[in-house]
Amino acid sequence: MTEFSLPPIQTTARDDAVLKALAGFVMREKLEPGERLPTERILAERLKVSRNTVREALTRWEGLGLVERRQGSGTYLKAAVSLDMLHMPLTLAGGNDFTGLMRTLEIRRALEAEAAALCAIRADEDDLAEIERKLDIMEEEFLSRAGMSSEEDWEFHQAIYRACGNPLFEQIIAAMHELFHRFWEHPLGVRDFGHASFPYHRTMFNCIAAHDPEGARAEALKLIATVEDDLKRGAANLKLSDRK
Amino acid sequence: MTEFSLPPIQTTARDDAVLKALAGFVMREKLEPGERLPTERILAERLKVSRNTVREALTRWEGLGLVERRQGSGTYLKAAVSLDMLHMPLTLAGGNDFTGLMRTLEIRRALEAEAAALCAIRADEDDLAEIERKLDIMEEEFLSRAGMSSEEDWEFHQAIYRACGNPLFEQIIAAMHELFHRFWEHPLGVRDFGHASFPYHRTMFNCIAAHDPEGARAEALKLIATVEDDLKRGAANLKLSDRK
DNA sequence: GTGTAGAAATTGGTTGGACCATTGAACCAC
DNA sequence: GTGGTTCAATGGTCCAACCAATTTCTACAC
Repeated sequence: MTEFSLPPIQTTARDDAVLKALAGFVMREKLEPGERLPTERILAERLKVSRNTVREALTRWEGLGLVERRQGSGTYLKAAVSLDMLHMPLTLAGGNDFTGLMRTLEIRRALEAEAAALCAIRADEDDLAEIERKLDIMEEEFLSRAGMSSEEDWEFHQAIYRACGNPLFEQIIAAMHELFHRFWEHPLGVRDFGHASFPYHRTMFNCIAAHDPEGARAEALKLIATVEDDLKRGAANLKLSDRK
Repeated sequence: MTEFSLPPIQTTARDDAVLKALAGFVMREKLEPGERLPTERILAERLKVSRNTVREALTRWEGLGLVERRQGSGTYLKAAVSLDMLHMPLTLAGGNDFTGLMRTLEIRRALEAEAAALCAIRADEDDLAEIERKLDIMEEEFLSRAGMSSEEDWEFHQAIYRACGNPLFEQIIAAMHELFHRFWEHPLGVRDFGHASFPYHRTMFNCIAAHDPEGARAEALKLIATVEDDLKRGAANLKLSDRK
């Protein structure tokens, strides 16, 4: 057979066109997350399509987490929208809770280590100051409440991702973080979860501040390793309690 | 059409309930990717909801890539579906230039190395055979056409992600791959792009087959490094041609 | 004036029915 | 067999209502 390429033609693509028009509108109006966009009825009228078509398009955006609908109130932008976005829904199927948690951690281990190394290379003085500020807050919280505060801990890590010079790290790890916490409905009966990871936050920062990428990578790996250990401990507890 | 049972829906939050009922149906009937599911009209009738509601639910699944609709033909399952799936939409915005390409490569460097290492630990005989098969095809293509074939190359890498035991790797790296190729409209004037990466495919596979995770990681890093070099070379060319 | 309960308007959610566009299979002429 | 034609099935779009949650306005009591 002769090889030749013919891209499939696209005749009807109403709702896609609606989404593109909407994305253009959002950009023109400089709508930011939290703002309300026009009602479905108005959109249907302006775009000369039926309200049903508008709804199907908005349903797609809602599924992607770009938009939130509140009955009786309106449709609100949930994230920045631009025309050149790539949407890639991650689906993590099956397995028990423990497996899912470990899988998100495997991704995070790879990215966290790389982000820390890149950060050690690229962070400037301002970045370092911001990271250390978040670290101080976290440590204070830890010492005063005698336990890890996942909120302040997450702030610290995010500061690193932002300083590493590649916004993709923050976006992907944030997705992993959310996936992790969605699995995290049953705390697996682990007390002092994350406790062991505490000291590595400071050592990792020290390596970053010293512009030592390999050291930062090593400390990041140790940090994640303690979390994985906690998780395994929890899984073991769970199996034990299942037995009785 | 096979006989099936679907209980009617009960309260509000219809389309969510529709999806749950549909997921249950797919599991009961053991539908596999590629198979056709009932028509919208039949689903509406069985579930005692309007066809529009069924359509909104299916639109959500379509947005998640779980299902594909073909007008005049039907709605087909595109991926395995189970009740305990978690979906995490990942939307990536990129600058479409050299910087964007390098950013996708930074993510890929981190994940590719980790996936190779995990694969070296976990791959069984069948996985290894499949990977080597893809590798042979790629090498043959390379030698016969005297150049990298991005299609066969990608197949090889995907086989590794699948064998690493964590489906998130394949999904996230696929997103990076798509982002990369969306920027890749102008090949930056680099001839023999990817040529230098060729030998490392075999060496990486050898490490995986020998269950040597750190070796596999090292070879993966070398492989990505050659691609990054090609890219930098291309960027330099581009700047040069801009000058004149 | 102030506060609050209730009515009215607004807005997303759902329904049912209609028609269009595409597909695929059965059928037919050649 | 090849190439049309017909026709039923199916997803895509549209319309005009009505439902349910929310917000806004208004009238009334104090």
